[in-house]
Amino acid sequence: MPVMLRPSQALRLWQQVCLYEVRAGMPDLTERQLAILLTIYLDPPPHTVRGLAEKLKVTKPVITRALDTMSALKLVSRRRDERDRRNVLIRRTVEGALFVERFGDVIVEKARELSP
Amino acid sequence: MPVMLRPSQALRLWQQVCLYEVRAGMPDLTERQLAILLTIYLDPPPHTVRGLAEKLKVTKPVITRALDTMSALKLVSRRRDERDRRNVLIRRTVEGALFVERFGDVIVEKARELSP
DNA sequence: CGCAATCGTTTCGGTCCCGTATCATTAGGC
DNA sequence: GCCTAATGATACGGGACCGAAACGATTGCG
Repeated sequence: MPVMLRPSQALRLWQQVCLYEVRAGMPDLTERQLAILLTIYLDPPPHTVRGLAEKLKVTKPVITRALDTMSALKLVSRRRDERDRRNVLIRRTVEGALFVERFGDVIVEKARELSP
Repeated sequence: MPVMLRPSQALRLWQQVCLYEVRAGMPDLTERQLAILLTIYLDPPPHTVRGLAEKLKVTKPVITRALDTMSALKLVSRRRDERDRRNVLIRRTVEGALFVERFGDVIVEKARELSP
């Protein structure tokens, strides 16, 4: 069952969610960072720098820098793959899970408030 | 008629939209910039730096800088208010309108593709 | 063993953004 | 005319990010 949404509703939803996040003083993530974060939390592991770079069609340094920032925010963590020590496995954190869960609730709430 | 959405659907929608934008090489806007852009295009004018700063609960330089960047991207334009020359009126552009319209269509499309 | 391939990170010069404080310009009360 | 208030922009030091290139570490093939 697809979610039916008119363009005006879609834009209003996006605005209300962004406004809420900004006003709440949440980290000012870029679209790239958000794409990475949500992919880590929604798609099945394992996640690697290379895999994310391919999925987003960006270069590896873009992923590395985004992970640097989000690691400082405790939203994700990195760990060497002991089976192939060239790899770095990107893992979820408790704080990141809470952030994503809360973010989903905000979207749901703002969608519920939409006028027809 | 509110839009019903489960948290998992909401997060998946956000991910798919962000992924699409990143992959398409669209400007990597931050949440703040997106909140400003959508407010300019969805809320009734006039829009001023001070008004946006209050609406977003951020400082004026934050708005000025975001407008600098989005002006360079041709997404918005600035013009002195001739009736009160202290004010700067932030206005829409053709490119910005196309960007917002396209963005709305992307959200609608990704919502339609959502699994139940 | 040696060597090429792969992985993630780092470097480089340059741009953008941050928060705080200050600025120039304009308006309006007196 | 003067002085205060208001507006948006700017200066500052610091941090994050960009793309392109080079880097060290690790693997696995010949």
